[in-house]
Amino acid sequence: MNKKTEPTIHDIARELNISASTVSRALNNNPRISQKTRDKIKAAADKLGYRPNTIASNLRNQKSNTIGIVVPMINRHFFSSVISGVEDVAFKAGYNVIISQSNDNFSKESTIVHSLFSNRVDGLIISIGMQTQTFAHLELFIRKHIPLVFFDRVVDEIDADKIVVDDFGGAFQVTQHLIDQGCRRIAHIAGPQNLKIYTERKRGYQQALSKNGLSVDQTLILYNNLTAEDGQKAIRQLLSLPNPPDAIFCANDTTALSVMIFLRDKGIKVPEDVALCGFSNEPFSEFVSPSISTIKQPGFEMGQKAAELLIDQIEKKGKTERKHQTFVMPTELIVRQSSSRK
Amino acid sequence: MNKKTEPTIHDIARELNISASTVSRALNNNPRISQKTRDKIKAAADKLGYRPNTIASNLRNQKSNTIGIVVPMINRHFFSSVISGVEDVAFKAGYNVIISQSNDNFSKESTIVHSLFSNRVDGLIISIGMQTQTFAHLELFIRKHIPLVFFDRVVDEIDADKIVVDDFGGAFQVTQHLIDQGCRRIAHIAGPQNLKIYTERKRGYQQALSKNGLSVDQTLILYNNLTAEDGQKAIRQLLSLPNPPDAIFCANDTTALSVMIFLRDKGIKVPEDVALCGFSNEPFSEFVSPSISTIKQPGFEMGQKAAELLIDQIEKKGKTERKHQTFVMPTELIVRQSSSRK
DNA sequence: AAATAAAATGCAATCGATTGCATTCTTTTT
DNA sequence: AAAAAGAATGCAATCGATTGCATTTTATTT
Repeated sequence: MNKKTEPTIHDIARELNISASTVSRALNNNPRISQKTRDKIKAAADKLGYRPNTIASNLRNQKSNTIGIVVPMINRHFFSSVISGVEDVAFKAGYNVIISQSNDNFSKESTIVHSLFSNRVDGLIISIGMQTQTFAHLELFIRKHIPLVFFDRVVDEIDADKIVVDDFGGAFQVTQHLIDQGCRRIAHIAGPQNLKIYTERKRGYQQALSKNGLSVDQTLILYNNLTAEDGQKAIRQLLSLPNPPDAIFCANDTTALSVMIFLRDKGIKVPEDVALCGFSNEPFSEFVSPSISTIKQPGFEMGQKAAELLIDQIEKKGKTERKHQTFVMPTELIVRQSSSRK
Repeated sequence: MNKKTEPTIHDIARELNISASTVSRALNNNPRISQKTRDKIKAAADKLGYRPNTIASNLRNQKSNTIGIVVPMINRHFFSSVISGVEDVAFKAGYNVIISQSNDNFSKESTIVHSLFSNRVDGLIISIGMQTQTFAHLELFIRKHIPLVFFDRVVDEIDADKIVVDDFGGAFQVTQHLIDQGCRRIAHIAGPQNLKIYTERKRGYQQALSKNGLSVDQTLILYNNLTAEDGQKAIRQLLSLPNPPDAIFCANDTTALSVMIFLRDKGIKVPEDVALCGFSNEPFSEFVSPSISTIKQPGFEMGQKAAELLIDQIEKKGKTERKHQTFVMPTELIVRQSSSRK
């Protein structure tokens, strides 16, 4: 029998022959309780090893002081950076963070979101999975007026705060940079076009070409899921063209890396024969040789911003129902060896 | 006025003119309630958009179905892999995961641990921070018989389940491998010796040398915090020795990388002039050139194992108070270019 | 010292789900 | 048809903290 239950405010009350209400107020520094009593109560609380039961408090207050975050994969640099940023802000504001990963599986995502609702999280931060095409699970939050913030992979159909990076601008910059380096036939390995981030990146690429008077050659745009294998297949195909490209802009770093390795193995010089850029600034892109030019996405800062927005909504709830906004985080072009021809 | 409160079992009860107890039992598939009534109740629950309030349930059941995990930094590949593994197992078992990062700050770690206790987590998984030297915050969990599992950076002084990698074995293997490649003066860049993982790695290194009849030269062992800068400083010092090493075993990959870059810039050939190995198998180690030989630590699997152990303890609680164990996860030597001389 | 004002504390309901025990309703037995 | 057995459901307390309102205690005024 080791499970004597935890001390509660009632135990403290009994110890001091006072009421539980007084104990509760004292521990919350309610001025209605005299300083003397407060001190006495706090001393007794310490003595008994009292720790407030947050669950009871949450139930009574209809607030969990918890925010949920759902990402496709915890174990990916960009996402873990975002989570880290969220935790940073949440901790300082007194919130717990429950994490879950959808593994890009719609059914798991839906289960998670419902479970978080049942846990009465005060708000939710989410980047949706690749498969996610319907949004009933998220509309639940909207309907119940529970703050919701999307980041990175956002949902156009739902009106909520959103935090995205400037995919268009980043892609434009990268492409312009390749053009500035003298490249004229620039290929693009693009991601799935049901995700906005990838359509935006493609759009930026195309616009940069047009603006510089270069034509957009559809045979130079390949679509896939941006895995390492996809990269290999794509580069093979590009090299087999009658008129192969002199530069490749990959929609992520993983693909850029696999392309780079393929070229290296084939003895094709990067950047002299083919210049190369990625997107996301994965940690490895700095260290490979040649190092890969890419676009830096401020993951940690996005997480911070998402948490700030969310907590702001939570704490202003009901007061000013402010308009939902979309925040575009700036991207930064990082020029490295893989695209430096001059 | 948008905050009509969520429907509860009482609302369902009222709707159907039955008691809340029956509703509760029906929703939990208690056989005491007839199938007919159960169906009726579930239909009504759906109709009202009822979602159980986990907080209320947790309070009553004295169980939160939540486990806490504390790591120094979420945003590090090894740790995010562990977290991912924990989430994977926890989700399947119906547990939520609250994450926090200590930032290697003792005071934050202590606050977090207390807060998790107040949230009545059913168990805690933790890798302690570098600064952590006292353990009162953790003894709280022991004293209250709340399951606790350490991983990676464990605390010898506390009796609990622990999951570590075979640091000794991994280091031994790496060193043996370097010897097999013909290296004879093998240096070691070692980490802070208050952390067991680093003393073990050093021990493995030394033992391998001894076993092969090589002497342990203390001038070839340098101690620091294993940052990239530390690596630079260390390699400079090693190269300035009258009799510099022909191989370097770094206690982590970050250091190995910075050493490698330094050597590359100096035109010193890896592995021909100096062979190099790291530890941890950070994602970049595969892609750099030359790629870095290292020891793979199964982060995801460690997380899974930690969660399994913890949940096992939680659910067996009170029944068989089983002995605490330390699990040593196998490491794997990954031989890459940086150490392949033959 | 009585009357009034002000300060301190207590009572009891509440948050929503669960459960031991009691009660009601059905079915079976004689 | 009455009695006994079995099935289905309900009552009310519980988990621990909070809070509007009521009550008690103390301080102030006349």
